[in-house]
Amino acid sequence: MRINMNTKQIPIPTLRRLPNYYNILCSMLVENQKFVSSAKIALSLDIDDTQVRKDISATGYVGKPKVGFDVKELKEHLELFLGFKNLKPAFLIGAGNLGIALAKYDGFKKYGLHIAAIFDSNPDKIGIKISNKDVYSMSLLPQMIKEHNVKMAILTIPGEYAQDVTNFIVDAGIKAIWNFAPATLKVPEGIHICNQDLAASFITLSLMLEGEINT
Amino acid sequence: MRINMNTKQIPIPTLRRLPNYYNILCSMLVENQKFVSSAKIALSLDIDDTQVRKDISATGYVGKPKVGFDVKELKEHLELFLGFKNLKPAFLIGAGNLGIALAKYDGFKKYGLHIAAIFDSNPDKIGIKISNKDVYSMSLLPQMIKEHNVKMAILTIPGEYAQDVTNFIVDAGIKAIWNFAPATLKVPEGIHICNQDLAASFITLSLMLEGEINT
DNA sequence: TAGATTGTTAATCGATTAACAATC
DNA sequence: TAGATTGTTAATCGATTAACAATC
Repeated sequence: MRINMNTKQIPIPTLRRLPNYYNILCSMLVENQKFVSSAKIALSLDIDDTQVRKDISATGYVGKPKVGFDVKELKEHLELFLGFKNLKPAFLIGAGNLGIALAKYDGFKKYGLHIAAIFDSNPDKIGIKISNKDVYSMSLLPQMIKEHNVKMAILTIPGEYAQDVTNFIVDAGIKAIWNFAPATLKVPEGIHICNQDLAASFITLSLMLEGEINT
Repeated sequence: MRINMNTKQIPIPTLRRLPNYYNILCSMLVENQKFVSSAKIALSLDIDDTQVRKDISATGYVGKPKVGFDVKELKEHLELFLGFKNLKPAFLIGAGNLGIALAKYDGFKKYGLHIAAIFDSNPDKIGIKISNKDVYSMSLLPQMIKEHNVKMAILTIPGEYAQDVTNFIVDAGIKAIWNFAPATLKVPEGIHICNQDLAASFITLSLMLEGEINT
């Protein structure tokens, strides 16, 4: 497997497409296909084939002219590149409906996510188990972050508490927040946030339906 | 309220920011603030103030030089522009954990979303009620789409069924799909899709944490 | 009036797409 | 070999940011 070491930082749009390539490669591997062209990947994702080649090239993988990309090799390369084999323990904060749904869903396991524990401030929730994970009081969070060396939090709480909880968990040592709360969080330099902005998506789709938007 | 009629289509990044402006305006209205500057909105969202002015301008609203934007007027203008007052009935397909979470969540009501009914193929689920909404058999979907004039579907089903279900509901008349399934859907021209790609978000956040990514 | 803030044009930046030589 | 496909440079496109005249 030739790898072209490339220290350039990968653009986020590229990064978000890579899991799609990975999924396609997984299906193709199951179907026992040995090689795949950028054009074929592009076709199944309805994007440009140059983009597929550029994205793959950005991960440092090198294909074979005339032949395409080795399905198994590229799949394994993307696994390494995207760090699926690194276990990423995370705390889920907020055992409401969405939190419970995410706790029960195990589809992210293959990307390395492990929800190590759940936290909530509601005494009725504390002590119960959700999908084999314990629900703890928020007050235990700082201590448990240190014990388990957890850097990531998944925030599934109402928007009105989101900033206060964020301040609390960042003080406690959390470095990355996957935010499902409808709120724009202020965090210090060096803390990473990914907003899962469901409202924006819904509104975008509504306006597309009403014809206000291209595509 | 001066409105500068503008027929240009709005860019999607702009559209996705507008709900953030709306939420800020709502808070400011509660605090009884009369006017707000683009710089102040920009500060709370950590973006550029020119962008705020450009985005607002794209909706056709006109502010007052030296004074800023009228909070109440702009909030109401955005409500109209984003169509929050138009009720958008939608069918939720897939009464799994995520589907149940979305069905129970009423935070999208203010944007006009109304989940009119839930569908599932699992006989154990059919007939139950989730948050006062009935769960129906998928076979009733085509008829009910016609009866209720529903154009939007929320897909919360496993990835492996996503394409088949999509074909089925598109045939039945669905025009817009909010897709939570981990799958890239093929649809005919004119059918709108918004992919809520949770995996891509999680992977992006993971790599940010590992320092592979800027910001 | 002077100062602050808008609205918009121009400049910059970055991502996507086109073109094409390299190559197995 | 001829043809197909890669990898990459150049061109295009679109979004963000800078600059600044208009204005209340």
